[in-house]
Amino acid sequence: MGRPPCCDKEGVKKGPWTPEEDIILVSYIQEHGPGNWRVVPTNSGLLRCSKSCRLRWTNYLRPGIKRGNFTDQEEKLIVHLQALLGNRWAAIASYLPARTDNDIKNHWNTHLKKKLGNQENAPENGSRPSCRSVAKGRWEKCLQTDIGMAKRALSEALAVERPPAATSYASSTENISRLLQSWLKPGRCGAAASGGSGPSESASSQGSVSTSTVVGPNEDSSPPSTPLISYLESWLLDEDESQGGFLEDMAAISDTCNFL
DNA sequence: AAACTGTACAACCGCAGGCAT
DNA sequence: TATGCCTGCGGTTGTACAGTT
Repeated sequence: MGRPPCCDKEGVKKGPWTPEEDIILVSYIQEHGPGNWRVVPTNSGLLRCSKSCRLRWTNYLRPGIKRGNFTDQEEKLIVHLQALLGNRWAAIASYLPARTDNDIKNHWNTHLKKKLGNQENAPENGSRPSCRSVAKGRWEKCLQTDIGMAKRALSEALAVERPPAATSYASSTENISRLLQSWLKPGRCGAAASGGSGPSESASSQGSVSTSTVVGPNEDSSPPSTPLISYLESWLLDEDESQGGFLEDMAAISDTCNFL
């Protein structure tokens, strides 16, 4: 038997999501919870593929998402983690629970990469600089373990704090409500009517809805405590951010991880 | 005021890994 | 063990909007 159609081209809508579709999706997930995305389009009546539904939920509608206005601290953390982990946006996002990997990736590509490009002439090819690859295997193991710990801690924390679906996803309803308010604002109705790009937080709508707006239960959630995070926290508090200290930083992580 | 250019971000695509059978 | 399906991830693209000429 062949794989059932998922993202086949027939009968599947593409492009920007409409408020109506968002509402349908959120309503469905409020009732059934996220997961089993394969049946979501069928059961909800959305003319979208399962991947599109999952993406929309995880990157946009999911409660607890903080969007726009990256703080200096967040940017520093992203830059540092990117240097450590490379373009593993999901891993990086695990250290910023309120941010999605897509958001971080976009922010990196549009802001941070340029910033770094201006600040330093170090090679930037999306992977670790050669000087850091000496002990790559070690760091890989250490960091991957740490990421695993972070993910577990995060999921446990969320599991503990997550009330029954109705309460949990109410914040998602708030998301939709705010989105709709934004769409209904003068000057944005056209975009909403045409599908537009949704409540895009481009410069025109900065500060309107989701800019730096945390909607959900994770408003003040902090990253799970792991050796790497402890290190990163201390690093962020450290005023000396010179690149020359990178090897010392590496040694610090290594010590923290008890790897050597 | 209009045209052009650059920026930001949502969404899509394809691949890989994990899991169930 | 092999196969098929589902989910997650990273790269890339399309488009709306802002700024500039």
